[in-house]
Amino acid sequence: MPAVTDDHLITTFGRLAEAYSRLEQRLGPAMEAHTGLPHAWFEVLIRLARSPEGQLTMGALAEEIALTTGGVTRLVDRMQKAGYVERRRCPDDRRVSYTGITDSGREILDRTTPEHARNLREVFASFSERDLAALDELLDRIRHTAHAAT
Amino acid sequence: MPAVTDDHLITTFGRLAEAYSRLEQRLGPAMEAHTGLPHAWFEVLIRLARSPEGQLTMGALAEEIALTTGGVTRLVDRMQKAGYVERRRCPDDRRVSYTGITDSGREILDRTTPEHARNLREVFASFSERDLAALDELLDRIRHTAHAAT
DNA sequence: TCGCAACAACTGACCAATCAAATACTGCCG
DNA sequence: CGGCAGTATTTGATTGGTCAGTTGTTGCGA
Repeated sequence: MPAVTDDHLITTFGRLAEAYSRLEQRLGPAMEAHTGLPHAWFEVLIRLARSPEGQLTMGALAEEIALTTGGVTRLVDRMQKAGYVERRRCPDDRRVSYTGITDSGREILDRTTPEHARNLREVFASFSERDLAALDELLDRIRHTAHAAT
Repeated sequence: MPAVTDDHLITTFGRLAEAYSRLEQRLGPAMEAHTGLPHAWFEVLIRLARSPEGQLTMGALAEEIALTTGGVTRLVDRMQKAGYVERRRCPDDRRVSYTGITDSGREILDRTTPEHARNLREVFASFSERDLAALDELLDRIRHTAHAAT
């Protein structure tokens, strides 16, 4: 007679939360100790670096890192003060503001990435290529089905 | 010539973060709308309900839900004020304080769980039993390897 | 072309977490 | 036995986020 609290998916969700925050707890401090870059900032920089022109609108950035636009405004403020990003105006639409990565941003990103990748490889050492591919695929499906919000 | 920013695991980590926060964004508000229970409270209650005597020490609870003990103290304060949990003293060690689920806590948990499970099933509708088993196994491995902190 | 609804970014008020230090207690070692 | 290092929890100060509402801009429909 399983209690209602035994639903398997609830546990799966709990596992997802735990896997994520343990990873964050393990890798975040390491990154910050290494180059002084908070992990959240790294996530912003890598997304900017991967975008055309090295820039993204505030809204798009908010979408990518799963923050509200208000949160992104403040995050970008701080990173701008540190010199890693700059705001660029959009010539076509004066409402939108781009956040672009600066040279200094690319520089610290390049300096941080190898160590971060090394740490990740250490955590995922026991995972085969097949495991990783399966994980990517499953996470991607969650990402998409969960995103189709009302 | 892949840039250093192309490391695959970095993307996987990003996917994990995104999958988690999208799920949270999708399910959290739904739960709160349904019974007024914030998702974080639900996570506390379900863990207490699953523990022997329906209780856990502050430290153990912090460990389970990946918060600092300071954070847990305040979270439990709020939940206690709402009547869902109570503090119980430990007879053997006066430093430790148990958080125990109350009848009111069990009641709202039971009232919240079916809807939450239903929503989860909706998100995971396209996942086969095999998919879910694989996901569980992979997440569990991350959870464990990431946990072995220095 | 004017008016207005929709939209992007930003801001003030607030909230919940963190960090570090304090408090309270335990149990071991000399 | 007495002191002290270690442990569990709480607390004060701070940070980084959300929410709701504002500002400035766009583009569409009458």
